[in-house]
Amino acid sequence: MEYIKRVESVFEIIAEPNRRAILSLLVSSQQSVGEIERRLRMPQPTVSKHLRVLRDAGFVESTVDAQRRLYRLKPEPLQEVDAWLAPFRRFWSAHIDALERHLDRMDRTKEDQSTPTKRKTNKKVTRPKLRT
Amino acid sequence: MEYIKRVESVFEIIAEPNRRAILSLLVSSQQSVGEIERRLRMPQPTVSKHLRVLRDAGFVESTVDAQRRLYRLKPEPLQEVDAWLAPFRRFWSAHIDALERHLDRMDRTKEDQSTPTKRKTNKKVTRPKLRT
DNA sequence: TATTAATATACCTTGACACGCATATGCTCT
DNA sequence: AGAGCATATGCGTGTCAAGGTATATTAATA
Repeated sequence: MEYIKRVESVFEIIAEPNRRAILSLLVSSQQSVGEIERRLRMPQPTVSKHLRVLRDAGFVESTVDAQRRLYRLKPEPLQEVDAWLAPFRRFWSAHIDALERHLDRMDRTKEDQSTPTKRKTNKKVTRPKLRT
Repeated sequence: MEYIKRVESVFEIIAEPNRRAILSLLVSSQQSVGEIERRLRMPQPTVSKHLRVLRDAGFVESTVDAQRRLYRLKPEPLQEVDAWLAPFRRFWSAHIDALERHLDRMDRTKEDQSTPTKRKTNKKVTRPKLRT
């Protein structure tokens, strides 16, 4: 028996790679614990523990089939993620043109975090102490 | 100077609530560190550290403006999340199909398109987004 | 009832990371 | 150069979650 059920956000839940793998596996059809165990090649206690977390968070539900439990997906939590993403979708669709120009330039440069922006030698607008 | 850059998945990045808050703040427009600090009421080192993580992961980029750094969103990582979500979207649209057909008549779901932090019970039916 | 299969849970250890605080770095203006 | 603002980073600490191993629970079957 658990004492307190930590309320993890849906984002923390899907941050775990094994849990995402389980969810992806369940998207096609329901699976028993043993099937998940074999397909993802992870130890059974690990599977059970992640399923427990997923179930507590509402990502999955289970039904009993003899000694097995069949787990299947529930849509709501991932829809929540989807909903959080909505404003960003609007953002990037609004910036498609600029994005394309960006992609042209950066390609796959791993970022210039170590080079302290040589291009800033050209000082931009000197701003007065903007009190916002 | 950092030694090895742990490759955190985009999901681990957005698992952190403060980082999600920063991203949501940036979706409207670019912001300086100080602005983020004030708007989200978190200590400056915290903001900088999260921005560092976000920048390393490609969620944001910055430009120099005098002593300030202006941070703005980059779309790719969140698009990656969006892409991961795609199979599940198909799943749940298949599941709510019947319900959706019912509700389609009153199709008045054009409400809170502009309220970003509406993380309540966002139980609204996400439209199928049928593959074009 | 004993046995085996399937799944769940307890305990322990380890490592990641978020935070607070202090300090360093960098830029601007006088 | 020096003061002051804006931002970044280093370090120490506490928390929490994931994995491993062993064990408990529940169901089916002999």
